[in-house]
Amino acid sequence: MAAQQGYFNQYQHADIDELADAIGELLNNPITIEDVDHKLIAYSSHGESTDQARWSTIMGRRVPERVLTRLWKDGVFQQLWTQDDPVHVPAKDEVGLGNRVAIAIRKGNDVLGYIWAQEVNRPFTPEDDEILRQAARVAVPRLLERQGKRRAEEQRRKEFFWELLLGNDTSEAVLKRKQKSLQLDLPSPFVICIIESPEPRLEQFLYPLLQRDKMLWVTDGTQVIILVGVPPAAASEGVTLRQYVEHFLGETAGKLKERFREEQTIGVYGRAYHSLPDVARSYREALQVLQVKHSFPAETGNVRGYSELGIYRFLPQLKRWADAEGYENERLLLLKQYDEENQTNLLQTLETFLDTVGRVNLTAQKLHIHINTLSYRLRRIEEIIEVDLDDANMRTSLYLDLKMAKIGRELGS
Amino acid sequence: MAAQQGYFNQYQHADIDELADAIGELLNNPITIEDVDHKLIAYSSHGESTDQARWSTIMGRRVPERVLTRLWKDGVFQQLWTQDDPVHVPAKDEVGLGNRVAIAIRKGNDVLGYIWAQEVNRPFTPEDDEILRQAARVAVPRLLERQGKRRAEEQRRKEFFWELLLGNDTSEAVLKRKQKSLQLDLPSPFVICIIESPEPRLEQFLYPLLQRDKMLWVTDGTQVIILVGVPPAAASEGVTLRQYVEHFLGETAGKLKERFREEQTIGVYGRAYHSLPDVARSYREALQVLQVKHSFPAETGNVRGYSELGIYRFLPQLKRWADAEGYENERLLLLKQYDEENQTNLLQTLETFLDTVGRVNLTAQKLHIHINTLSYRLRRIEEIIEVDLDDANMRTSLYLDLKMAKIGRELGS
DNA sequence: GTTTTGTTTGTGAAAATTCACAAATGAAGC
DNA sequence: GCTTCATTTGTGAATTTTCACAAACAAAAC
Repeated sequence: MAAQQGYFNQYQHADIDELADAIGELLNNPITIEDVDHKLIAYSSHGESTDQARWSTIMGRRVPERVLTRLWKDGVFQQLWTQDDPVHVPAKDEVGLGNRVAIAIRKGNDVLGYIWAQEVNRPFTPEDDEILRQAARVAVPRLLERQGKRRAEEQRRKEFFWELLLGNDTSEAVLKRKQKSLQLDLPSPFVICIIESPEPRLEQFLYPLLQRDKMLWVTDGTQVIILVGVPPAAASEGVTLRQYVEHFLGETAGKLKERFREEQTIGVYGRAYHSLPDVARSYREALQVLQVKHSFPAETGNVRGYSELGIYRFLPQLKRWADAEGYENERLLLLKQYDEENQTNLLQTLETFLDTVGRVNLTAQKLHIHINTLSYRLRRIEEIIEVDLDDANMRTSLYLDLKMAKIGRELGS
Repeated sequence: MAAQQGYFNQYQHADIDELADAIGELLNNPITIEDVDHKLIAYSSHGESTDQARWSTIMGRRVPERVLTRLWKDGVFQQLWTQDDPVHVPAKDEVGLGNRVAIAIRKGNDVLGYIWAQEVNRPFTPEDDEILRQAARVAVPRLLERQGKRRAEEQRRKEFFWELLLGNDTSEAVLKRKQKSLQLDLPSPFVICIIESPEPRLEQFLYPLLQRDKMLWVTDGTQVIILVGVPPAAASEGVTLRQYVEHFLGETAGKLKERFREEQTIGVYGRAYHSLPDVARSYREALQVLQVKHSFPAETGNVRGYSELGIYRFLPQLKRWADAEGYENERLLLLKQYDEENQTNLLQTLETFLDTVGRVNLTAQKLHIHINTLSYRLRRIEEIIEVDLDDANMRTSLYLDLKMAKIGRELGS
């Protein structure tokens, strides 16, 4: 063990650039060290030929956006964040990336940065992995020191974000002052987005994505709460906030499913706002969506935004109100009773009809019955419950009472 | 004056039958005296020929139902109740009624009974009217005495009815005992019906109708509150309660309109129930209908029953919730804004479309536009507010939010 | 048993809806 | 001036809806 850890014994107190050179010499390949934001910290100076990606990184003092996007899509960062071992990345010529291996520099669960090695002068050997593991450990104090200030600031930002989310009646002026002192630019419009999952490694999994887009986010265990705006690049292409958020959530959900076979992850978001005090409002809306999706999983299956909730925005409340005054829709009771007494399906027929906004063809298909059967049933329904299905008011209230009745049934079963 | 009042000076303390004979002699025609329920009290004994109606009345000790119905329809009782002078009624052969004249016996605003005279032996003269006027005055003490007990009982019934209406948590057992002691038979099912009118003579006008059907009713000035059940005669013909109540209200509304040119009379009713404690519930429902009809006169124009309220049953409540949390439907705002910026009518188009349950033909007709124009507009609406109008949930919530927005506008203007 | 009743499915024709495509209009922007 | 764009209206064809009428069937009532 002591022998194996010996590669960098003499570099315990060395400069980070010296460490990069030392690794580079041991591997006989070019080395780059980045922090968690992919800003360049150090690089080995001996290497001759470097690929396009490395060149751009050094010149721009940061890994180019398109490279990051590609690596994110391929799940490289997910691997880096969830495993201690080096990750081997095959060449990606499209983004000018040759074969390379990377390892995360971590302290506990936090990732402080990455060490990248390129396969240029000689092929990687299994021994190189151990060298990188040791290098990552040795680099820790250097990165901690370097990032101390940055982390403290991030901490303050997160605290401020929580303050905004909980909306403690702080005046807008005070909030704006704080915002300025933290150099936090609020995208406008923005939404608050919540990703909830029982997966314990959720945060680690999302971390690189959140870091990549420099989003403001916090977590409270099962939920990751994110403030999302349209990045300038997407905005210039005319992408709306709703499209962006939907894409963002689709991306995460897809990734999560493919990695953890996790179906229980739910991404939701509130409405779009512009001002600081509305962060709390958008957050509350997102929470409400989450709650409704738990109560009506089938009905709100592909709903993620508060604006898409429709009647489910107020249905639970309305149901409580109706229950309190003992209201029951007589017509629906009558129809249910008729169904029971005559072994018919008029209630289901009505519901399907209303669900398809009165499209008889569709309704008949869904129910697997002849269209004339449907038209006969609809006539019977109108007769039995004395209702005119061509009356918008009646249709609407039947629809609502039907969906409300389902709440009771779901909770009751 | 003293001279004119002299006809019955000697009969001040006479028996009611003697009074009938005295009038009969003065007019030289047959006389019948009835109480307010049309029960026979007295009749002159000298007349020879009597018509079918009088004969039936005397034999049955009450005016036959079909005669009452006919007189009611012709507005005879309305006249009797609202004027002090005798009312001349032309012969109605269909119900066996010859020419006759009648006057109400009244004490203040209360009608105690009627005096009927038939034109048999000689034609009526103007003097006969004065004789009848005086006779009606003389008859008062006799009817008061006779009806004292009956009135007291009616008073107790009305007090009991108020108790039921206000629903003071009295147990059903106690209520049932009271009901039994008052010999009150509750129709089942029943509804509570309210007729409201600014017309001060409303009660007087309705009195004979209410009396005719022996309904339980009370009044509090502008409102007459009635407990309505289906009379046995109608029930045997298969008339439902709803049909009966609608007919009843239609009848009163029609009569009121024709007599007072009164358009502001509103008749409403709660839902149908069977048990005593539900009287209060049906009453509260009727009151709610009344309130809603004041808030949405246009939308609920031909709605009278609580079951027909549809969404308006809960729309005010929904609106209060929305206001409390500052909710506004973004899509509708967006559409309104678009309309203002481009001088279009998309909001109105959407509302008409939703009002006609998506019947494009009807919508186009209502808006006086070509059907293709409508289809273009609907496509634009879907684009602008990013909504799928084939989605029942979205349609419903747009419909509700539209109608809710109208509340604000109405109250604001 | 027969008859009645409620339900399902079929046929066919008129009316309504949906869709693509094109021409005309008028207002806004160049 | 011209062009562009949103809007309205027209034409025509495929599809859907509506409606009336009738046959088939099973369960309930006689």
